[in-house]
Amino acid sequence: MVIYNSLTDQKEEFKPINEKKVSMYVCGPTVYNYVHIGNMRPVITFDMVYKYFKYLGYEVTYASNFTDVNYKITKAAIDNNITEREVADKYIKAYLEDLARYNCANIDYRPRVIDNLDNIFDFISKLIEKDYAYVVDGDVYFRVKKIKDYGILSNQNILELESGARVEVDDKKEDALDFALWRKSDEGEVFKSPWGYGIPGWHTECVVMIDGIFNGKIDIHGGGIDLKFPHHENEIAQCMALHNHHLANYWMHNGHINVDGEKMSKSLNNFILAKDFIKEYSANVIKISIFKSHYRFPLNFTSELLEDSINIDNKISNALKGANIYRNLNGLEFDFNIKDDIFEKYMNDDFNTPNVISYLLELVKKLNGLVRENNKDLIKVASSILVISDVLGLTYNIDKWNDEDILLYREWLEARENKDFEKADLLRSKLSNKNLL
RNA sequence: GGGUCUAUAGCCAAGUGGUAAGGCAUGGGACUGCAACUCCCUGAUGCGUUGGUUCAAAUCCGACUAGGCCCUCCA
Repeated sequence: MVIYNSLTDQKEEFKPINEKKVSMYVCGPTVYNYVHIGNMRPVITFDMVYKYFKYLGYEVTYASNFTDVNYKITKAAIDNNITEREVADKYIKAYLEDLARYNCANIDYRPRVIDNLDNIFDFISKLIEKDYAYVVDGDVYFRVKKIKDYGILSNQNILELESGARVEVDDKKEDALDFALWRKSDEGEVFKSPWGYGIPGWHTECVVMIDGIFNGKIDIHGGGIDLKFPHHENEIAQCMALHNHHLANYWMHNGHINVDGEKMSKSLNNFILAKDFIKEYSANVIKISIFKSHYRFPLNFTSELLEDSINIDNKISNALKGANIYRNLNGLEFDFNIKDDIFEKYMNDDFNTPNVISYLLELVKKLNGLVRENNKDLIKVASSILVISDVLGLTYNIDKWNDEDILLYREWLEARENKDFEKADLLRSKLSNKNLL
């Protein structure tokens, strides 16, 4: 399969570090607020990536951090007169609930900064020892210019960056490009480090987590396109400095969700919280909306898109209901281990989910035809739809009926045949209430 | 100013050199005890504009135009 690698800006054949194994890391949320559906795009996208590798038979290890030490959290704590820990715990809990509601809970490691402070100190100390970092008045900065490939990910030229850099007054840094690994602070909760009290820099935590969980190198590093520079660039730089090799072989960046042509963001106040969205719509609807566009490109979020996705979801759901009735009435089972070559062809091309959605609808049409004909081949087609839906994280009701359900259904058919419509309507509403139709 | 991505019907969108997938919406039919579901038919002589390469270009190259994102916390 090929993956578009942001590092080289081209599609590359995927070759894992260890055969049949995939290690992936995705930058997680800063837990100072509830997440909105724009924040859900990477969550949903990489959940799909995870599930597809599983489908292909890989053993996947997926890690995603919580940034639970940050000035935004300090601010939220002060504003609400609670501790930083309380702020972080509250929003981590809410986030995990969102993940569960959106059926995206397949993350193997969810490290928190607060639990990794010693590792962060060690990491920074090593960078200082190797002369890639320096201490100034309680702050620690990274010497960007010592990394000769700096800018490799985002194609930034160091000289251009310098000319475009803001002139920072009263700057303690040796160079405007240098970034903080540790910052002195006395506001809110601070931590005692070898360099005094303060809080860790954001760019360091992800590298430290990857170091701890994956021994310093992973197959895939993911995140939003806005993280490419400087966050991911800085991660690469620190890894280079310490290990003299790249952090990740493949970098995957998802595009943003836009509203009226502008990105959905907290500062623009045009966001819909994930927990609110799911009250009105479903996880299926947002996932279909997201998968209708390729993950790398921007996605314009409109009511039309939602309507479209609701229709698609209903079509799939209705077709599967028909298949499920046939399966229950005939005592058959779906095959959840079925493989689908066309699905794989699309997915193997950098996770081309728009094509998968189209293909899914073709299968739905085919399935509807087979259901109408009572053709037993429908089991195979329905199985494909179910397996594909599962990789995309879409869930459909295909409950196994008990004898009572089957009897009820047969009675309904019989009543209709006997033109006893009063009885038929009664039975239909019973079946409907049990969500069997 | 620098970097980067995008531009296909009313809307979403596929397409990676061989003559424009799929879906939604619209309109017209079929099926049906009533519903729901479902099915069939209905659209681009053209893929931002403009040069070029080629027997052949939405697809490759150049220029231009418009927009998004990054360069500052950001998924």
